[in-house]
Amino acid sequence: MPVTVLLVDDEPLVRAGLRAVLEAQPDIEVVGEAADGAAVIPLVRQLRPDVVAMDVRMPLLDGIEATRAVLRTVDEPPKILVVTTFENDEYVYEALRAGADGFLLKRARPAEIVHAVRLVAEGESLLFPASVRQLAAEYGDDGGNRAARAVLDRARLTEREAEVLRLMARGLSNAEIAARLVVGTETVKSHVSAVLAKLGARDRTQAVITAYESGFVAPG
Amino acid sequence: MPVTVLLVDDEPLVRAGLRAVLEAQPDIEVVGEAADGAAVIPLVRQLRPDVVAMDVRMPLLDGIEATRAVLRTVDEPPKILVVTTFENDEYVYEALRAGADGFLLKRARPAEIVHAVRLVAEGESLLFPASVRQLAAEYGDDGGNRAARAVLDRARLTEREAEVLRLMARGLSNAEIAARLVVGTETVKSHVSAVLAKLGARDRTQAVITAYESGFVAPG
DNA sequence: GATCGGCTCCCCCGTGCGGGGGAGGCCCGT
DNA sequence: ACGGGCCTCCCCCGCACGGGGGAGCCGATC
Repeated sequence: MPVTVLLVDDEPLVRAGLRAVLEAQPDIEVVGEAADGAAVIPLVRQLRPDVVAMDVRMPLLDGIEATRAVLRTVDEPPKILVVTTFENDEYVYEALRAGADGFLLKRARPAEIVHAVRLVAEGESLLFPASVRQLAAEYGDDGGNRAARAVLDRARLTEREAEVLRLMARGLSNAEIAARLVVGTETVKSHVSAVLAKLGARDRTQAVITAYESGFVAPG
Repeated sequence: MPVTVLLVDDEPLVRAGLRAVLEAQPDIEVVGEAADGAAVIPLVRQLRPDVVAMDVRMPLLDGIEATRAVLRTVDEPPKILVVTTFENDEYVYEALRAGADGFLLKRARPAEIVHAVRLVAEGESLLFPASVRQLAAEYGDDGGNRAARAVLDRARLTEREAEVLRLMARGLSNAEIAARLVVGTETVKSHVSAVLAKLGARDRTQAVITAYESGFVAPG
């Protein structure tokens, strides 16, 4: 059965764009739209979507409050994917603290948007810490590390994965990590892949960046 | 003509080991040995080696003082490669501040030792920041970041290389960096290789680690 | 007993990465 | 006028990396 998505954004253009991108996927179905946060709760109750793609800046009730409201009042709440143009990092951070499962940039490529929806639908946390920082820089926004911390707080790495990430952050290769942990390199690759997925990192470098940005490893 | 090396270490065993490793290379020649720092200056004057492999902990005159003395009193001084078992990070840091061109762990593999000698002989700075951290951790030594800072201070990156490193530290791939700087990917690869060589990093992840450890990029 | 998450290991596969060279153009200092 | 540093781009090449599957084992949980 397909992943059902509710779109919440005050701009019709954005909703149309998201709908076009998501409906192009056979396994994703957009089941409804809302133009402001206040309309979200009844729609969630009615449609019971798997994922809510939620804008942060909206009239009446913003994405953060709407996220809190949904999580507080709905049984088996949907996954919340915060959508942002990212003029304001603060909002994203707050939304994550409010319980959102991931965030997504409007500027992201279609494939990334689709990927993000699938990921949160599967119960994985969050996306794009390093690339958020990168895009934030383009906008002159200095943000990132607080979001990165939120990412890691919510990433729910297993003990082994955390251990692997720590070694990655010391510059060790997969083979070296394998030797250190006395396991096979294939095992390490599995853990590394899990870490990359959970952190939304494209490669080990981005994962290590997130580790530093979040304070997961101490710079000093 | 071969690279000439003067070995300075109070332990004959270490000298013998270094000699064996280095003389196995056709392009490297060990031209002399000294057992303490005090003997270094006259030997340098007499032998005019390209590189001095200098232990830090020695009787009479330690490696730091010996390094200062050589650089202060000899015209066209040799490159100084500080050799350490690294129980003490402080010494290495001081030696680098004193003007040493690189540091090297006794536990390093022969190939790394040879590589280090060749590098400093060619005028490149320094080696193994990330792996130093790694080995330091094995010894329960928490050191690393001060040495990393010294590495970067002395790495003398060109403007372009520094720019590339900053982008690497934001998680960008070579292709993305190329797009950002409006140059070819081959150009970026050249810069990245130069950065890796100067920082003594094996891969971009280690380079980014060094960037964070040294404060070259701000964690926050 | 069955189910689930975590850890382990395996396959195939594409490609980005990094090493090793070289080369031309540019500016700058001698 | 020449060399040297820097930036630019090119070649070949091997390999580690990362994606996408699958599978067995164990302990906890239901």
